[in-house]
Amino acid sequence: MNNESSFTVLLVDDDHDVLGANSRFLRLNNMNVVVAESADNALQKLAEQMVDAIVTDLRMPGCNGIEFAMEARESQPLIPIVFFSGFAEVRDVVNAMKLGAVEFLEKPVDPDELLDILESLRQSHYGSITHPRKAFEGIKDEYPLRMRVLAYEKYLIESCLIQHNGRIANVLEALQINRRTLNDKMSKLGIRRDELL
Amino acid sequence: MNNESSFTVLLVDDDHDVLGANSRFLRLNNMNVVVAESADNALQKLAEQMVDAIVTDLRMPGCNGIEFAMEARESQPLIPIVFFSGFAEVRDVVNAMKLGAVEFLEKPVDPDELLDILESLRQSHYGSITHPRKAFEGIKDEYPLRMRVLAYEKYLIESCLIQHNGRIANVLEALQINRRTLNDKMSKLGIRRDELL
DNA sequence: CTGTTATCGGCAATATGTTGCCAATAGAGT
DNA sequence: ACTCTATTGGCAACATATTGCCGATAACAG
Repeated sequence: MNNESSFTVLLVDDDHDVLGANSRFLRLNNMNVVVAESADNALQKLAEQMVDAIVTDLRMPGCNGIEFAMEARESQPLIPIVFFSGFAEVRDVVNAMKLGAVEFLEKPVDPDELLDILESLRQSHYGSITHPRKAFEGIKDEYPLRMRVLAYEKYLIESCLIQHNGRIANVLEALQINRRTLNDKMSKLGIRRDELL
Repeated sequence: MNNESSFTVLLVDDDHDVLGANSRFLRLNNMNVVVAESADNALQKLAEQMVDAIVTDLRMPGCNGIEFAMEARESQPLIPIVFFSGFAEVRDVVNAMKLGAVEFLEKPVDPDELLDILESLRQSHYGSITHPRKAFEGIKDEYPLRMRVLAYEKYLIESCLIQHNGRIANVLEALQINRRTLNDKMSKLGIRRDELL
C-alpha cells in the first residue's frame, strides 16, 4: 500500500531478556523497534523520536504502565497503545481500555499475536482510526437523511477495506456483515475494491 | 440536573436473590429499575419499554452477556452498558470494554459503587440525549457496521431535532423524510422529543 | 365548547434489504 | 493442467422499511 518501512514501535518492558527477544522478533518482521526498560526511559525515547505505536508492560518498578501511558498521551493523544501484564486485575484492564488501549495481552506475550496487532495498526495508521471522517464530511447539512447515512456507510466500508488491504473476508468479520450484503452494498454505493488499493 | 424521575435501568442477573437485593437498593435511591433473570427475558423487556442504561452479568446460562449486549445495541446503539462478573478472564474484560462498556465491575457488586456509576450516567445521559455528537464519536471502530450506521443516523436525527427546537414538521423538511418513517426511526432508536429539549 | 394545529400510532400495500444456495471467474501454488 | 482459495453475481425466499390513509390525542385560541 503506502510506505511500508516507516512504522516504529516503542517496546517497554523491565525484563531485559523478554524485551530483547520480542524486539528481535519484531525487527525480523520488518518493524522498526525502539526499546526502553523503564517508564522514564520510555518517555525520554518518546521525546527524542516519533513512534507510531507503544507496547508496554502494565507493571513496572517505579511508575506503572497506566501512568506512563497517560503521560505519553499528553504529547501524542491518538497514539495506539497495547498493554500486556502478567497478573492483571480487572480494574487494571478496565482502566487501560478506558484510556483507549488497542489491546490488552496476557503475559507471556505471544509474539505472533503482537505482530498481528501491530501489522493491523500499521495498515490503519493512515487509514481510518487516526484520522476520522474526512470522506463523508463533504456531505452537506442540507442533504437528505438517507443520503447522509449512505455516505457514512460508504465511508465506513471503504475505510475498512483499506485497513484490511482489500481482503473481503477480513472486512466481513470486522463489520460483522453477510458476504452477500457487503457485495450488494459495494455495488450500490459504487465501491470498487481494485480502485482503493 | 433536570428531569430527576426519568432514569430507568435494566438490571440483568440470573441470581434471583442478588437481583432482588440490588434492585431494591437502586429503587430506594430513586432509580427506576426493570429486572430480568435471563438474556432472553431482558431482550423482551427492552422491546417493551425504554431504558436509559443496562447493567448485566457477563456469564449467564444460555446466552452470555456480550452476545446479549450486542443484540441490545442493535436497537439502541448508544445505550450505556455496565458489566459485572465473578471470575472474569482478561479476554472477557477486554471484549466488554471494546464493545464500549461504561464499566466492568467484579462480583459481588458494591451497590454504592453501582449507584455512583448510574448517577453519573443519569447526569450526563451519555449516549442518548445531551451530547449526541460526543456520543456518536464514542462509537468505536470495532463495532459492527450496522450499529455504527444506526448510531450515526440517531445522531443526525437528534441534532436536527435540537436544531429545530423539536418541531417535527421542520425536521421532516430538513431531512427530506416521510413523517411516518421518522416516527418509526425515533421509537426504534430510542429518541424522545421531550427529553431533548 | 369548538375549531385549529401539531403530533403520534395502527394497519396494510408496497418497496427495499438480507440471506443462503448455486455456479462462475480469476489468480496462486503444485 | 489441476487444485485451492478468494471473490463475485443470479435467483428466490424471507425479513424489514417505507408510505399513505385513517383516526386519536393534546395544547391552545377564540
